[in-house]
Amino acid sequence: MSRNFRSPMPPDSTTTPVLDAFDRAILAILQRDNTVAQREIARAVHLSAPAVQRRIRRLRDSGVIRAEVAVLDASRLGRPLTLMVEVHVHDEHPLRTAGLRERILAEPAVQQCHAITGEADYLLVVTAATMAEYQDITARLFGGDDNVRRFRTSVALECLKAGLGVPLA
Amino acid sequence: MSRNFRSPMPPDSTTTPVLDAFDRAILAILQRDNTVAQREIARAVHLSAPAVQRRIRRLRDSGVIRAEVAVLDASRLGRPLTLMVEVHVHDEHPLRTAGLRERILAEPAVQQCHAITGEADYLLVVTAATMAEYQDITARLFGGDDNVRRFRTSVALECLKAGLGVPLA
DNA sequence: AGTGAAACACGACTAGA
DNA sequence: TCTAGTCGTGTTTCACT
Repeated sequence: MSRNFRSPMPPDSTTTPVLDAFDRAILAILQRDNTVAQREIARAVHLSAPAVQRRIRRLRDSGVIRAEVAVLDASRLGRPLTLMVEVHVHDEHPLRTAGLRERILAEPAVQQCHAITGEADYLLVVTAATMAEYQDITARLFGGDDNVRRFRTSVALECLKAGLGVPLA
Repeated sequence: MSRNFRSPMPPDSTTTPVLDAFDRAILAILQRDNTVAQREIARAVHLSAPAVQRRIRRLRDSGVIRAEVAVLDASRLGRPLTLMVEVHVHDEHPLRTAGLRERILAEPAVQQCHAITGEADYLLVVTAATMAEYQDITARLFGGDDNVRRFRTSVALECLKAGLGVPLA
């Protein structure tokens, strides 16, 4: 056959599996509640249970489903504080930020971290039990790093919404 | 001493259930991966399977476990953009912000929203397929609201970390 | 806490598009 | 050839003692 070097498969790196309406319907259910039985999902999306199982498996293996987790109430676990931290660095070069990024990844109190455009370079979401603990965390993260120019903290007064759900129109 | 009008019961409103080390160990597992079988959890925390089951149920019912969900890869689902939005309002009074809050809650593209201290009043995390769609979203959220003074958008260049995990030291 | 019964998930197989 | 459906088995979970 005629294809001797590469496939015509286009869009992205890890082989695009093409999600159809069934997959999306399944994902919509699972990202809301992943405890619902496959049989029930099957009835909801009009498919047989094993078919649903196969699709879920595929979605897991292909990485569309990144994790299946329980979401806990931080304040009920002694961590009532959520802090938003804008970090400014002197030099955004990967080699100069490697240490910072490593510490951020290693710090469990950091829930989220994005490199962003605009004034600040990074935005973190941090949970803490007390302000004193938050100071310890920032000391660990930014303390001895002379590439960190400054960081600005906002305290979350109220959480209106907190999730990772993706719209699946 | 001398405070004779309230009970010594401290932390919060909905009856503090006191989580022991077993509960925390179970939660630590579930917030990492809630597909592990109860039997395996039982072995890991040195408890019987029915005991684990009972504890999980309690944690669910009491709201410590707020949700059990699949986390999806937004970029694999056609939403490669994450935006951070700082919203400034004229008046923070609940009555003046009620509409805004309602629209935020109703908008699936808004993953997270916190009321915060500092310069801005709200910080949102929004996902979008394209910048054009993001503009539509902001139009819906802020468009006709004369209490919204301004909003400042940062585009997420890279996601180093994204989760809702709570440290359970 | 341990045992039982029911439900569920998972694998091999068959059939159809 | 790939994908859905049916059946059978093992495991998990839930209710009961």
